[in-house]
Amino acid sequence: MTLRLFNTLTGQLDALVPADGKALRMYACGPTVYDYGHIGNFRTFLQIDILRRFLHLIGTPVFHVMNITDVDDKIIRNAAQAGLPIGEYTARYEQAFFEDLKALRVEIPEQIARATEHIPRMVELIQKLEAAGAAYRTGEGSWYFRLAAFPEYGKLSKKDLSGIEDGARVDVDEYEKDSARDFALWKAAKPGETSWETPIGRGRPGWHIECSAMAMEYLGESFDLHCGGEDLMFPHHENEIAQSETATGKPFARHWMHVRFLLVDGRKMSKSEGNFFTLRDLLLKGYKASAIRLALISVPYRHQLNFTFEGLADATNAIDRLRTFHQRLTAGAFAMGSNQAVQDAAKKAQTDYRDALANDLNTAEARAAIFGFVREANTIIDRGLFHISDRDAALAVLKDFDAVFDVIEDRDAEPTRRALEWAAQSGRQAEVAPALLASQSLTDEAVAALIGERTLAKQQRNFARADQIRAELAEKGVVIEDAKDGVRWKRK
RNA sequence: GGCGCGGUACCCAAGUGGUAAGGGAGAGGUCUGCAAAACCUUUAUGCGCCGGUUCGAUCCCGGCCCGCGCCUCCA
Repeated sequence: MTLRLFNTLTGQLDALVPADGKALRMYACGPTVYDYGHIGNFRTFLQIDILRRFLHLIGTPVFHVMNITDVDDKIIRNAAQAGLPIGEYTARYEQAFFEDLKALRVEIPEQIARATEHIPRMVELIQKLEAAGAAYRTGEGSWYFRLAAFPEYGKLSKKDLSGIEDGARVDVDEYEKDSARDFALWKAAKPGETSWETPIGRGRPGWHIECSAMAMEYLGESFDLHCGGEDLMFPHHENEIAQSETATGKPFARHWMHVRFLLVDGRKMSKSEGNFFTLRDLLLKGYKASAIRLALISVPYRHQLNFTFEGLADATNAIDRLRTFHQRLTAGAFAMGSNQAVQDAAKKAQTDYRDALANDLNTAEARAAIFGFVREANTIIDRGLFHISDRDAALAVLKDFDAVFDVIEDRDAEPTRRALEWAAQSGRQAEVAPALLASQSLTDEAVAALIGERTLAKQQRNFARADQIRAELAEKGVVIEDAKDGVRWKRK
């Protein structure tokens, strides 16, 4: 099975297969670590996670490189405001970023590449460009890429810049450039700013050069796939292509994937709109990490996702449905044998599921295949026609689902606990939802004890007491269900 | 202005030239001490509007309306 993925470069679905026949070599633009990640950032990283997990599901090994931009204008500005060296400043947010990825169950790429650790490679690349006549140095020591040196410029974003006159619609830069569209490769040192002494002068890298240098360092001059948010298509990726292909004379990435931005309540998320949320904001409101994950991956990556709290609640309930089904499978006692109807339905669900994902990562359709199976299986269980071997088949379906979606296995307690710890450390207790605090007040052991007491009360037909305990638990966010095979409970 | 995307039931959201997946929510029912869960029934003769092509269009073409994104180192 091969994944057919939309390729921005060709404008069509192309088969995504490793050029070397072994591992798929991919580069993903990572975060600029100057603040906590927001849900928009994570939608992109989650969709890339879906991609790599699906590749693994169909047996394609992946070598995935992600950069960390740990030096740029915003970082320099914010670190100065915080009175910290940029290394200390970025380390804090880089750590937070990885904690957040872990909470969202995003797999960590095989290779993490920090810009500040690859300065020599960037310098070499700039020197190469200079030798090719595509880079020039300005009076105060900055370096620019000469756009005129790359006639194919615009091929990714389908922009025709030939008609754009210098100076029109382009910010006035503090540095003099030959042409307004020429972009910075290297920025001359300014007093008080972090800089590196190098053969091309003292300064710091421009933004685009780090990705070219690091992608080539770990993946070679040509590689399979480059991904990022849609905003990066232009100018970032366009510039990467220009400088990389000019330097090597070879195609850079063969395949480009861009994840669309999400909207919040129908508008672009922004701090000034008041609809800006970090992952931590949501965890402190009491939403589970798994629900956030599901909400952010259920709409296919090429479609705008409108993020709402209602959607988050929907996702929470959808996960409950899957988890209840899973519990039902594992806890239930089934007779020996198998039911052909279940076996067939399971096979079909798995096929439909994989086909949907293979078709440009259609997560919505893939999800539907799984949920459709869940209902079929539940119906058969209700009729008492579900057998031991059917359980294996059903669990295999859920396993495939979780190999990519990863929301059924409940590992939500840890991210929530960490978020609460973080809130306490950073003085944000006021942001913690009261219901979340209440639900934290009962340990698993305390819940078990109360459930034991309730079971006893029920046996004595003391339903008043039993209901009282149930209400007490409900207040603390614990929901119980009396099933045939025992009491199930979960935290809301 | 240039480039691009989208408008499908109460909400979210797939999809196909042949008659509308899935999730959530609501209502009724089965089951249950009661709940919950699960299941069943139910909620678009209809897929923004108007034309056209076609035996037939939500899906193709044209126009219009509305929303959104990029064109500013914001994922």
